Amino acid sequence: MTTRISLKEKQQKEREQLILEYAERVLLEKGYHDMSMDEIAIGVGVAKGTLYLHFPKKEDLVFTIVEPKMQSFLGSVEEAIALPVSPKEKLEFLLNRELSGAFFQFLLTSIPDMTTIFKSHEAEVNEILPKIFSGIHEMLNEGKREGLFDPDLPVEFMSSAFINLFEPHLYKEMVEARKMPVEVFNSHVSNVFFRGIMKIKE
Amino acid sequence: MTTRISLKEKQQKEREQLILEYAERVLLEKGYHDMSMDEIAIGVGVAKGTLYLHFPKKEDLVFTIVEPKMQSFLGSVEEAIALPVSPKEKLEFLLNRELSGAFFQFLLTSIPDMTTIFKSHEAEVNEILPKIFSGIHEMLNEGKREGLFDPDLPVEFMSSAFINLFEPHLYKEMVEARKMPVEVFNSHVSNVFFRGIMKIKE
Amino acid sequence: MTTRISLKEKQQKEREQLILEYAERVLLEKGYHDMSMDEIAIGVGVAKGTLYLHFPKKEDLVFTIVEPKMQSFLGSVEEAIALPVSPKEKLEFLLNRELSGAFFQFLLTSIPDMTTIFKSHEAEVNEILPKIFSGIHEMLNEGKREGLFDPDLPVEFMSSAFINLFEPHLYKEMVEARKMPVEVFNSHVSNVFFRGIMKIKE
Amino acid sequence: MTTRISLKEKQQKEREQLILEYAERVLLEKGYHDMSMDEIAIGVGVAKGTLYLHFPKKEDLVFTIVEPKMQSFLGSVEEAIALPVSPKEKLEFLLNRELSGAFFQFLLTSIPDMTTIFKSHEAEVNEILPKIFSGIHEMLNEGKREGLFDPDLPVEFMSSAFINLFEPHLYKEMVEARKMPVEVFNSHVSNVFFRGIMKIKE
DNA sequence: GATGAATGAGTGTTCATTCAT
DNA sequence: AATGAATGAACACTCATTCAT
Repeated sequence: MTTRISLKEKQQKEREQLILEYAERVLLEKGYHDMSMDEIAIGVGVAKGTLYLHFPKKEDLVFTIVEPKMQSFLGSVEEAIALPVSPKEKLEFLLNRELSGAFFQFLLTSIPDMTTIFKSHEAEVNEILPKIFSGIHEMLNEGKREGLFDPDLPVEFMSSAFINLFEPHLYKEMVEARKMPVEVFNSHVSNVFFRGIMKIKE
Repeated sequence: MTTRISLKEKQQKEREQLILEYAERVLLEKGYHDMSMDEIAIGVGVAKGTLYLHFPKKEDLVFTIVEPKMQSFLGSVEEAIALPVSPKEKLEFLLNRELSGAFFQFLLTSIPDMTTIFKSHEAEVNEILPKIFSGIHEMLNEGKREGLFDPDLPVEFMSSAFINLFEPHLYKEMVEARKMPVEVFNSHVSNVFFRGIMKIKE
Repeated sequence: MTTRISLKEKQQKEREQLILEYAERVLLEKGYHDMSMDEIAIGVGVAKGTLYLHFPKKEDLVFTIVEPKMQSFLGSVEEAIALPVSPKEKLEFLLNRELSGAFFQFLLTSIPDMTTIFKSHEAEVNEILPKIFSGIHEMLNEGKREGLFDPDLPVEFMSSAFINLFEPHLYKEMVEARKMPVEVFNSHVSNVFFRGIMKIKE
Repeated sequence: MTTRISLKEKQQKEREQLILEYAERVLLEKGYHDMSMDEIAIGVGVAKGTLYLHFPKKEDLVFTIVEPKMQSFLGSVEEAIALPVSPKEKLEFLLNRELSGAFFQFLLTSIPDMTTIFKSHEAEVNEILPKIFSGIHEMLNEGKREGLFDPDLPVEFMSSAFINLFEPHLYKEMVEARKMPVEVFNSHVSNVFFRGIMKIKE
């Protein structure tokens, strides 16, 4: 009995996963507006109603895709902060950890849309995003205080540059298409960033 | 007669300009999908049909807004290349010239949408964008050859970082909201970029 | 064995009763269209499928609620007719008996909906309603013959007025909200009706 | 030019009228929920979008049908009050005037639905309906004061009986199907009502 | 028998596009 | 050329009904 139930539940979870995976792909390809619920339903091979069984609104489906990415990013930020290493190494850790899951950039570049889309999830979004930024700023300021980072460069410039490193197109091109090893990719990205914000030693 | 025609033509051009200006504003505010042709028509004060006299498709209207931005960016790239200065100065010139007209970034951040939108203008887009990138790569490679830029950093990383500097959110926040002087803004951006890709002097 | 079966049957009946009671409440509150099968299932605490075990269609569930009300009304009509009293007293008996169980009026006021809803139960409806009316007409005609009721007033006017007395809003307002005693309510209603159709004595 | 415009406008008005007429018929036949916008569009012979050109919401279409009936009824109430005749004659005037436009009853019997439907028109509804009732009550109370109407019968019973006289089924049956002259119909209805609420002369 | 996940036809509504005037 | 009423395909979403377990 328990088995049967957990089987059903497993199938349900799997189906939900299928929907989410397909929807994520379409979302990245076409963007929020051009992703239709019909398309997802057909693509996954379920009825439209089934989609709505799992996700009451299109918004909710998309938010379910996007929210864990934000959470995971925030988690990494917090892990990084807690690391007993230098601010630079913290940020490097964060870069290495999150660069491949580059979906996060999608979020940030799509923020104009996202705010409209996530009206109903405003609270959650406004809970997570500021934490991410203040976490990054914390590390950057720590680095400034320690004389590692350029004290004249506002942290906003630094964090903006940092966030913009999570650019999925470059990742796709270099790692996926041109088969550049991830470590090499990461070290290049890291170099671009740190040599930029490092205080120049005289 | 010629005069009357050219008068009419002038009026037409003016009207077209009015449409484009209004549409650009709405486009930036609301994004492609939430900008409706009705809204433009009402806002400009013409009939919806008139819009379609000038632009056969919504896509075309938007492309007409976006295309000159790309062209102008390409023009700046070519100007920069032709400048009798160092590659670094060429890129600085390009940054200063285009950073404020940050519309170009709109394109890039909206790429998820844009690719779907500009299916019918694929040819033109594929005409301009590669030229832009190869122009930038040309300057970067020149800098590499001259020993100015890190020879180990693929130009794609450099250009990606460069392009991502055209981030309108930061500009809005710092220059428009916090009243940072444009020159200061530009120098920060420039610093972030160049100290990053510059070869470290031993 | 018989016992167990009848136990099961009893449980089934009870469950059916539960469904009907809950559905009737919702039906009266929200009307046919805004009463959803989901809501009923959740409210009663059974699975949606179970509803369909008892009632193959939503229509059938509703008809099962409504039909006994019609039958009971018809029963009262027949009882009234059989009473060894004057036609007026027969109708008074009917009024007093059915006024409070004013559900019958629901039927009549919802006729716009009902006719569409009960397409599949047309036969049964057309079995009962005409009997009700002809019963009432019988009493009215009897009264006419006996010189009690206005001979010039077609019975259709009389029965229409009679039926329209079963108006649940007034009942709710006066008895439920303003705590008017039911007997007083009934006597007012009765007065309105009879003084209207009574032959004026010269 | 003026002619052409007024021609267009006339056509528009005519089309709107066509929509309203068709919709009213369907509304009466099927009720609010079973009247679909598709059906109306097809029935009238226009595209669905055209419906929405005239009426932004289904609610609005229905309200446009219903509102003038309420207004006209209210108008008649006010006219009746202003008449320099006895309260009885005022009410008779009202009956004669409005009985044929029996759509008003639809309103009242459908009030359960209507309140939900007309959320967005609540203000207007709550503007008109209470005025209608207080107008009728005014006449009834006047009659009571003058010793014409039963002082023991609450006006609510009287007005409820009055309103319920506007029963379209009886009208259809007698006047439309059985070709009873309207005047005869009206006088019967009037009799049913007044002999009922008249104070019995001792 | 009981379940509730799955279904899919149907709904109201939007909006880019067309075309008679 | 300019208009804006008309179009209809497309969309997100609902819900009575079914059926595998």
